[in-house]
Amino acid sequence: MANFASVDEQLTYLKKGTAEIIREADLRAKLEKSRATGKPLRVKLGMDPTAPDLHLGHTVVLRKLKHFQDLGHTAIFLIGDFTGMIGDPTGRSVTRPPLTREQIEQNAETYKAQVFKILDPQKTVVDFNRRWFEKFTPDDFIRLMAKYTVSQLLEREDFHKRFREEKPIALHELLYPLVQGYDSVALEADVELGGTDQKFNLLVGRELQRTYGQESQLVLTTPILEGLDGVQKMSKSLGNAIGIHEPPLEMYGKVMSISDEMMWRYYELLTDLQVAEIEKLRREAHPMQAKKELAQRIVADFHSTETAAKAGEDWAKQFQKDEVPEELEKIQIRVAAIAVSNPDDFKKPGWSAEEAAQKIICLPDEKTVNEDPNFHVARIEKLLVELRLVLSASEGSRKIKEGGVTIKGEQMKGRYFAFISTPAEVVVRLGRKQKIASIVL
RNA sequence: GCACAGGUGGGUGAGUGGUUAAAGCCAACAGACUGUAAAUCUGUCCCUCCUAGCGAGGUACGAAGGUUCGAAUCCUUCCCUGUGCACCA
Repeated sequence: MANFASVDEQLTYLKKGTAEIIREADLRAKLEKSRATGKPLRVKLGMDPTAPDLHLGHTVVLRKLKHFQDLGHTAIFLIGDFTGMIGDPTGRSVTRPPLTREQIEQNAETYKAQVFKILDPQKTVVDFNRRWFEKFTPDDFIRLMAKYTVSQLLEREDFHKRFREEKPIALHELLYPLVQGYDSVALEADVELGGTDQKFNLLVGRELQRTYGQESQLVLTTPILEGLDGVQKMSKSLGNAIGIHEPPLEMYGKVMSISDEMMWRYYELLTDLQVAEIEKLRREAHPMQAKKELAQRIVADFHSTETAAKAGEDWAKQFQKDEVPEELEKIQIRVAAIAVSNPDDFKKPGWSAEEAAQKIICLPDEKTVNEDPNFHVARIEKLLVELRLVLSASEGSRKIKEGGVTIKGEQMKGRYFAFISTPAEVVVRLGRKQKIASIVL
């Protein structure tokens, strides 16, 4: 097959951005053998379709698979459509409810599309572990279970912890590592990749292969990428993730919001820059400039260089020049949804023009309440809710009091109503989020 | 099945009849400061309504009832979790 690069070159390439290789000597040996026989290594990466969307954290290990692929080895992307129904208990020390088959199938489809933003579709083998587990009989399962012991499984830290703390551990969770390990047997994997949180499971694969009379796979783990907060691992449910499907501007903005310290880790794990190049940037570039470059690179990976550049411009407009970016989400809102119940109250009332001005902000121009014949008095909290900038009117009210709401560039502090001639378009801003409300009758 | 220990707001975790919408901490969100950040400081952090106030209602401490002027706190039943017991008798 391919002409493999020298073993040393391959090793250097593969070692970049890894957390641990078990064991490195064996990897060398496998690479040598593969080079001698011309037979590529079978490199397995399994992912459970437990969430519909991938984020940058997932791409760290995907990139590693890509690296093997680049070197001419066989990349096997295994979708755990069977294991997904178990739900890997990793992480949170709480039992996770298994997914339904429909959800899994749906997720699996989107996965396939998404991973090819990193992997070369031509060279990637995609497989599903339902292929072999579907045929598993109860007997087969018992036999598989017989190969491992409870105490071996309890070595896994989260199991151990839960056991010690008298927290529940469901049997299916305990079985998870075995099932995942068996995948390696079924695929006769030479190497299995995974995040460091997968180490235990990957090692079970080694053990199982041995008992099934195969040569044990190598295990190569990649670090777990921290999310936007820089502390916890990137995860959609923690709300600190950058999804690879996100629009360019959002993605760009999120990258820009990470700490300077994190930026270098992102450079290491999410770009193909050499270590030396990264070091050079770190020494010589202004942190903000370096971060912009990082954002540019990351966005370009999932969109295009041009859209990434555009996102950069828009981002600068919004956050550096305080202008309105070109592509803002626009949401149409009916007046009825946000209008105050009885607008006449504001017309006749006991309010003097001055009082009204205190309470009412006039949009889109400076007419006063009583002059405009067809005005609408809207509640800003409701507007925020309709724009999905907040979850409830109460929260909206708070944000207004905090001075976090800006409409048409004017801070809404202390003013509670918007006066609007319809139709109207106003830019509403809450913190770093900005949207256009298109208000119609 | 029996016995014992538990089940509090996004997460931890106080609170054992009365200013308790429920301490403290963490996370989150907004403001100030900045380089967009980070760090720091300030504020907020159940819902609805308004005249926007140390405002008025409504929900809330596994579930449903009950006792009380008043319950997260006491009683009853049920659900859930963990631990122990279980066989030979």
